[in-house]
Amino acid sequence: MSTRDKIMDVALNMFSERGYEAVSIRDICGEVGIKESTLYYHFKNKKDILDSLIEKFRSHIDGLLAHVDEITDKPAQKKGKNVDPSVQIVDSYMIDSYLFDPFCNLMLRLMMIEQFHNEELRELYEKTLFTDPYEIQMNIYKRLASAGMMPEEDVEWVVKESHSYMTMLTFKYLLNGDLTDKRKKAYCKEVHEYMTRRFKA
Amino acid sequence: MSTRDKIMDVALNMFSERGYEAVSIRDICGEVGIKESTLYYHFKNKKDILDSLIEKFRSHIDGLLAHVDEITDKPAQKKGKNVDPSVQIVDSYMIDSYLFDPFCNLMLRLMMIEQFHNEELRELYEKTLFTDPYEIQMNIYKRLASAGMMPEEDVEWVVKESHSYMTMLTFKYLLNGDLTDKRKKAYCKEVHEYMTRRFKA
DNA sequence: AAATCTCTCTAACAATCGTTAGAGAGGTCT
DNA sequence: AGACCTCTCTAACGATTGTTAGAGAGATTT
Repeated sequence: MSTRDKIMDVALNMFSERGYEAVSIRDICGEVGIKESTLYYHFKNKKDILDSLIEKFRSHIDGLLAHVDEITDKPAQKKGKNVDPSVQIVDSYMIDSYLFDPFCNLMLRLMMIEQFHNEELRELYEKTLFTDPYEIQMNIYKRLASAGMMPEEDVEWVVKESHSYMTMLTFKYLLNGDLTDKRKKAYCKEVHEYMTRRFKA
Repeated sequence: MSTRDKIMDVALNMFSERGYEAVSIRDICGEVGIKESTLYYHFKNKKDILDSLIEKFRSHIDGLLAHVDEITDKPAQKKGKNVDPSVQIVDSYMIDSYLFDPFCNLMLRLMMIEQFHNEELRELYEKTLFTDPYEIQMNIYKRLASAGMMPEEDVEWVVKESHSYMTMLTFKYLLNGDLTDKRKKAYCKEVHEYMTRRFKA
């Protein structure tokens, strides 16, 4: 890993735990194992580290959304009595590549901390935790309705319900304390319970 | 308001927006209009301000919970076709005296920020945003089931659903950006929509 | 009147903050 | 060989950090 990447990695870990302002350049350099002036060769100032992290996150998210769009653009198909598998594909993909992904998870924590006094991060926070997931779920369930798997008028209500459930679980298990295997398992267990309960009715 | 109270008020406003470490003693003193040494007459150090805020919040919460227990200790009664009004009483009381209360709301924001590197605040955060509200809702719906207003086996599922909905709305509208009247209204509107949809079925 | 208590001030302390100038080592080009 | 580029270092800058000693003003108690 390049020095620049090491700096970003260490900085994100510290920023997401203690907040941007509370972490000093010397804290980061000490952990990376370089002198302060070396850091200033790679970044023009402290803010530049934060901006680079945000930029990296934005392009990461753009990639995820493009991939999800690819799946949900085709109309849903009925396979026997079962729901189209793309629902599960999207869900498990979003969990692996987004909520459980170490980089994304730490970025979400950073946004949670900084959103109260950084308007740019507030908008990104609202988009990635509330707006985008809601839209993704909306697209999925609209496809199911178009394929005749559920009544059109149920879509909004079902989406609001499942979206709120997922969001609550995210805050409770994935954005609370360290992201341990125990918390990941508890999250998966509750998601699974919710899914089986919802799709049996 | 006493100097001590003014310090705590200003400190909470700053801590909840920028985080504990990012706020300096001089920031607080400048806003209150005192010299740094005066602050140290009222608090033994910076940490003591935070501890005092936590202590104040704990006793505030204890008062709220005691009041809610008083209401939900008596068994629910059927008034014609309507649900026992204590459900609405508890809900609107919790909104006014907790989620919309300026002190509590700022404390929730502070806990959101500090939970990642302060174990005491992490536990308080989990308790006040997840554990306690879940238990309160559980008590309410168990009473309704005992009074024959809904099947016993539906209770857990209904509580999980409504609790997750309320929690998501809290994060989306009340712990996101400034607590403006606009956001409060949006919150109330969605709560009302959820309630009417739930209780019509 | 003297002593004590309550509260705020001036002034300073060592430590840490973000940032910079400039030197040097190692590799690649002309 | 000399010039240049990439990367890291030493050493320091002024500003800000949390905290403290000690004086003084005003009210209350002895």
